Amino acid sequence: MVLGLVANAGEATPYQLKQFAARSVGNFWTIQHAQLYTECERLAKAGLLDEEREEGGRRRRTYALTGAGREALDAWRATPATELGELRSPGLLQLFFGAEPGPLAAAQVESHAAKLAEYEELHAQAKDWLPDGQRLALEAGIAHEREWLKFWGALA
Amino acid sequence: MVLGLVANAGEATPYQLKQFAARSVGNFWTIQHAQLYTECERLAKAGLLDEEREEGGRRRRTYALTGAGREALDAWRATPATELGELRSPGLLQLFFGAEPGPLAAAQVESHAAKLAEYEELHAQAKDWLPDGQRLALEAGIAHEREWLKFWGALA
DNA sequence: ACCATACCGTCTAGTCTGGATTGTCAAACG
DNA sequence: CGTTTGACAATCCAGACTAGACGGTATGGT
Repeated sequence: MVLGLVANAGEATPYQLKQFAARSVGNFWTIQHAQLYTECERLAKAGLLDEEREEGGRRRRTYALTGAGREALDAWRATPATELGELRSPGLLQLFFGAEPGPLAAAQVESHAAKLAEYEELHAQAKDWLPDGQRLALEAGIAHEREWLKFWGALA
Repeated sequence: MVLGLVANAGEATPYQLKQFAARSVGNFWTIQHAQLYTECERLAKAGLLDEEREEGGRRRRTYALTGAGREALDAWRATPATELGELRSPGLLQLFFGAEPGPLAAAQVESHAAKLAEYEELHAQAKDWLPDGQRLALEAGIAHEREWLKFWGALA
């Protein structure tokens, strides 16, 4: 994930990666922001990222892919994942354990509707210039929010 | 989640909880098996579970809800979750970062089809005697596997 | 000059993860 | 009958991760 983020940015500080990730890939693959700092360090130590550090002030570290980093990323991309995603849904958990469906569904509908609106707005703005993969991932997100909305809507 | 599991079982050892969880609620809320042992202990210490330990042999610990445990569970059930689920999907991650859609989609279709078949078989067998919440959660799982299949299918 | 606010990185305690390890038991086998 | 085997069950450990607090740094406005 981190290699992908850096590749996508060209070069970036962990903080910038965090900002970008939070709005995009974070919707289906999250890590803690603190993790980005240690992970970049680790990848730099492993020779996959190149690290440049400011001397004064905030002493930001800026990272870019090395040749080895690009190779590792390409290798990863070329090995299609067979694993299914993991879902972690508090709402479904409550439903499973016998919560009253009505109020739960109402709460979930609201949340999912908000998320869907967010995705749709982003899609409307960005669909023409987003790289294919990113656009497709966003469209997957939209389709799934719609599906959740349908599911919870039927229960409300 | 653990309170729910214990309530559902009436009384059970962590090992039994693990077995049940792996086949059911584990599909949308997972924890490590080792975690069940520590969590049950913690809940017992907090007065929410009652612990009974075998003297000889495997020294199994059997847990059951206490009054306070049932109250805590009821309170949790009565507070509808507004949080959205979190998804963690390696396939989408690769797609996002520019992997070739074709082969990736093919791999994902296969995995999702298998999962869907598993869910559908379970549904066919159990739909008549499963508690409502559990059946609904299973139906949500089925709907979502179908949706994923549609998504990746269109890309393959 | 000063303040408010946003930016950015680091730290810590506690929790969780993955997997190995140790031990228990019942049934099958010679 | 003693032994072996494989499933059952609990525990342990090092390392990774989490949540969020904290402490500095920059910037624009007064």
